[in-house]
Amino acid sequence: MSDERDFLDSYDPAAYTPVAVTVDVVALTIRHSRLHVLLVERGAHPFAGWWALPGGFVQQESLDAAARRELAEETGLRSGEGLLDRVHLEQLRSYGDPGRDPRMRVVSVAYLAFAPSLPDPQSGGDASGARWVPVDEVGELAFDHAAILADGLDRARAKLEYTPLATAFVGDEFTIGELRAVYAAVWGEELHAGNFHRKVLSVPGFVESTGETSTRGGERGGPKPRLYRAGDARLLHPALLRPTREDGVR
Amino acid sequence: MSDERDFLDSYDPAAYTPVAVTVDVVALTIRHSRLHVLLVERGAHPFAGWWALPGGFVQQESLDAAARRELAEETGLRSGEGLLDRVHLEQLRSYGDPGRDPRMRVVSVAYLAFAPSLPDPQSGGDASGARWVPVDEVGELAFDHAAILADGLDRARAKLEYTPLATAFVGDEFTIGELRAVYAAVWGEELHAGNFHRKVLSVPGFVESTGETSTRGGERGGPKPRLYRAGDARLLHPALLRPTREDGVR
DNA sequence: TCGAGTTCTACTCAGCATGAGAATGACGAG
DNA sequence: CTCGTCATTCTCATGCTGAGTAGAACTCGA
Repeated sequence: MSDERDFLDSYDPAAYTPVAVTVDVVALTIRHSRLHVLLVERGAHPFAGWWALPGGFVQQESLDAAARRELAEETGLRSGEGLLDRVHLEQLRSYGDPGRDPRMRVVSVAYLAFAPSLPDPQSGGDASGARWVPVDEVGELAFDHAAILADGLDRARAKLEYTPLATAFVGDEFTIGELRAVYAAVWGEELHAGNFHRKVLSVPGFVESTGETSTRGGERGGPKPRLYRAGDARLLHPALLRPTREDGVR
Repeated sequence: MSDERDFLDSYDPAAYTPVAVTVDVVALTIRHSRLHVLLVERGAHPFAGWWALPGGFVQQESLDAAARRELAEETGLRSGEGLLDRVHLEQLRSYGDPGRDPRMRVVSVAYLAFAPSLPDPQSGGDASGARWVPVDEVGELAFDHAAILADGLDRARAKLEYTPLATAFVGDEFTIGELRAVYAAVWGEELHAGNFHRKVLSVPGFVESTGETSTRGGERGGPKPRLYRAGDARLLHPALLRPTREDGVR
């Protein structure tokens, strides 16, 4: 946009087609040590009966606000209750190929959300057919949502490397082991416990100690781990790099 | 988008407002060792006489195609001539706050372009008031374009760290010194020549030797440097990290 | 033609970060 | 009480980085 000239050019009736703008959300959480994504079942054409990412049309609000609204509607969570406010939400990218929606030209701004473990989305009224699905059990999705999900997973995996956003998947207070489980679930591989522990504590601002200790050891034994809170860093420096990422990402 | 239910919801006349979708391009290049951005002078309201990022309405084409078309129009370059095809183009992010354009609701998908040194944009017909401006001499811009430019610069600076995209700023064959000048221009600081040299040659797939040598030494002396081409890596591993980025990016 | 200043390339060396493995001790379940 | 699990700390070898140095090649102006 920007230029009135272009603005007028686009009024050429042959070139101008109505466009709709929507947001779609790739909402990720971790349940039972597995990465899950929030999906909704479509009730109407096109793709009736298919699973899709939650989303909807942008109203008179910012794009960020639209994404948060959709997330709230589909999870049944309400803002102000605390849980929804702890969800990290960031823009992923936009998708606008002609024909990606058979009804009309639709440009979708996709968002990526990291949520702590949330209840099943049954309570809310609008969240009829919403469900958390393990990402490795997601089948075909409506529209180009499979590609959007893939992009979201790529972004999520990359962001864990150089940001402290793994803390967005756990509660307010957490143990190093819980944090390591987040990395394991998102990256799909175990990390060396000792090295992870050293790294997390050595990166400035990643976590800060609460001084407290968990009231109980792990399910299967082990000492009572110490508790930490998210620190004030927004970037990890040095980054916490993925191990097996074969060097030849050519 | 995605849900017919939402689709119908949005037809609520109170909630529905027409939306326009545009692309804006943050096109960067390096001239005389300084980072430049392509700007156009607006001729009409709003912001008549202001400088702005090149951009325009999306037509019946993909978002990527729209961005490349706008770039071609404003630079006066034509596809197929070679130069335009060497430009790296990627989506930056989308901007859609209500009120960012006083005329109507406009959602803009911003793109980031890395171009080798290009001629001044005079030739093309549409590129009336287009100009390459050193990024540190850019004043106020129309709309929210200053914020878009800032985001683009952030992204560009970050991408040089972990991708070989610095090669998109130089010619097909280049010297390590030219590549180092790209980093210096984008990051705004000099790099240790010896360490840079060692690093570039040690990262697999960053550059490959042509076996040739430049026909001439530098302007101010020095031996004839060897020539290289871009390698086949898409990510640098390990990354080439910025030096002075103060550790406390909190 | 010569000398000064520049640049490319290669080395050295110390310090930091990492991967791997192991040791210690606390704790839960049966 | 015993066994297996897990948190936390260490050690050690290796790799990468920043900084400094050095030799040789080359341009330009005197």
